[in-house]
Order: sequence, then structure tokens, then C-alpha cells
Amino acid sequence: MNDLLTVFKALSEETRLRIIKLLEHGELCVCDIVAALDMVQPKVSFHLAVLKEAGFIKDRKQGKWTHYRLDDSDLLRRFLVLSVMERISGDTVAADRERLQVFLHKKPVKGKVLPLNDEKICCTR
Amino acid sequence: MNDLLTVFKALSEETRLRIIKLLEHGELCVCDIVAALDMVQPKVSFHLAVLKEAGFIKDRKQGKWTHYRLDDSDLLRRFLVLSVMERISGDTVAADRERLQVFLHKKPVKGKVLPLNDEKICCTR
DNA sequence: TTTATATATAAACATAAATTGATATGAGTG
DNA sequence: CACTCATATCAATTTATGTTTATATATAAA
Repeated sequence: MNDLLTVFKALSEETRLRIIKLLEHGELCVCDIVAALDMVQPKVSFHLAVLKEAGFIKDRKQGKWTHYRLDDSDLLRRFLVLSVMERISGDTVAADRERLQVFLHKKPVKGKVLPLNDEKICCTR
Repeated sequence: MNDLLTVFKALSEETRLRIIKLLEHGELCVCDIVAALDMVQPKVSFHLAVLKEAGFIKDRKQGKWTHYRLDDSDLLRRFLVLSVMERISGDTVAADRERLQVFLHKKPVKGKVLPLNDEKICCTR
């Protein structure tokens, strides 16, 4: 029962559903998510920890960065994530995706170092 | 998104999962659930209201009694309830069922009035 | 019509969860 | 080594949720 409760509690908060939706197309590092959600970093780290604890996401550490992605190892969680993906929508989610895209385009891409400009650059992929 | 959040929030509390499990085999009135959970009635009414608001249960008023049953009109909710049913288990749930059975046997059955004794009798079915 | 019963609601209180601001950790860089 | 950057964690605070006690409402029974 505790496992079930942890799972549902993890999904009962808006920020966490938005994070799940952001991870729909692959992994992101914490700073990507911070930029997409436009929230302070400790807040995002807190919610990532809750989602990880509940088995919805996995992390991969690479140098200074922590990359998070959906964990597809459990069927119930996969189904729940699916349900979230197809039902969540609206301005908030659209804005998250928009901010993410803008932020990702500012980032240097691995093996292809972009010229520095006055934009904030965060981590390499 | 609010709808999704309401749904998951409703499922993220132990008492409410226990109530859902109790309703697995049909409707029960509030006093049945109070007896099964061994909790005070306003507490049970509070959780029933949350489950109803989230679309998991329906009520039917009959005289002094309010009977609650699972609401099967929505597919996502049906699936979630199913998931709860098959995963929830353990001593707590077993004890709930046991108390429910004991309580139901003390109750007079419709059309067949049992002799009064010193046991507490609540509502007729 | 008084009384009892079932349930709901409300106000006060208790507990749990989320947010913030500060700081720690740990990896890379000059 | 000193410095910066990405992330995590902590303590204090705020907010949300659940619990309790008391009371209201509605129906039925005496």
C-alpha cells in the first residue's frame, strides 16, 4: 500500500506532472528543467527527488550534470505516465516547452562549440 | 490538468484507498464504512466527499442513509481503481473486511427483521 | 411533536508537504 | 590551489491537507 501511495502522491502535484511532460521526448539535465519551468533550482531538485523516489524517473550523472529521464521499468508507472502525457495540456505546458526550446538553442552542442555571446549558457549535451 | 491532479490527489491517502477497496463488491452506507474502518464518522464523510469530488464514487440517498458505490463512468478512473484493487493488501485491508463482515451480520436484513439484542444495530439494507 | 438516528458541515487544531534562502558538495577550469 | 558552475541538501517558513469536536440537517420512529 505504501508503494501505491508514494506513486499517487508523486503525481498529485502540478510541477511534477509538468516535469514528466517535459521528459516525454528524452532526457534533460536539471538546468534545462529549471529553465523550462522558470523556477528556482532547489525547488526543481526537490520535485525531481520525489519523482525519483517514486520510481518515475532515473538519473544519470555525467561530470557536473545530472540528467533525468523517465524510468520505464515498471508497467503501472508506465501506464500512469502515459495517462499524464495524453491528458495534460494547456498554456502552462505549451509555455514550458517553448522556454525549453529557447534554452536548448542557446546551449552549445557536443562536438560543435558555438561562439560565445551574451546569452546565458548552461551545460553541454 | 486540474482534473488529473484531483484524481491523483484523491488516491494519495491511505484511508481513501481503503474505502475504495471496501466498495469492491458493491455499495455500502456510511455507517458500514465507519464500522469497517473503525474511524469517527466525520472523518469518513470527509474522505467520501473527496472521492466523490474526484469522480471515483457516487452516492444514492435512501431515507436516512447515504449509500456509496464506485462510479464506473470514466475509463481512467476505472483503470486506476482496478490498479488499487489488485495491489492493495495486507493486514489493514484484511482487518477492514473483517470488521465490515461482523458489522453487516449484526444488521437486520431488509424484509427479515431480526430480533433485537444488545448489539449495536445501525441501518437496514 | 418529541426523540432518535444517519450523515453532513464547520471551526479549531494538528500534521504533512512545498517553498525559500543559505550553504554544502563535487566536478571541472584557469 | 583557488574559482566557477551544476546540483543537492538543510533549516525556517508558508501553505495545504487531514483530524477532531461540536453542531446542523433531514428523516424516520415513538
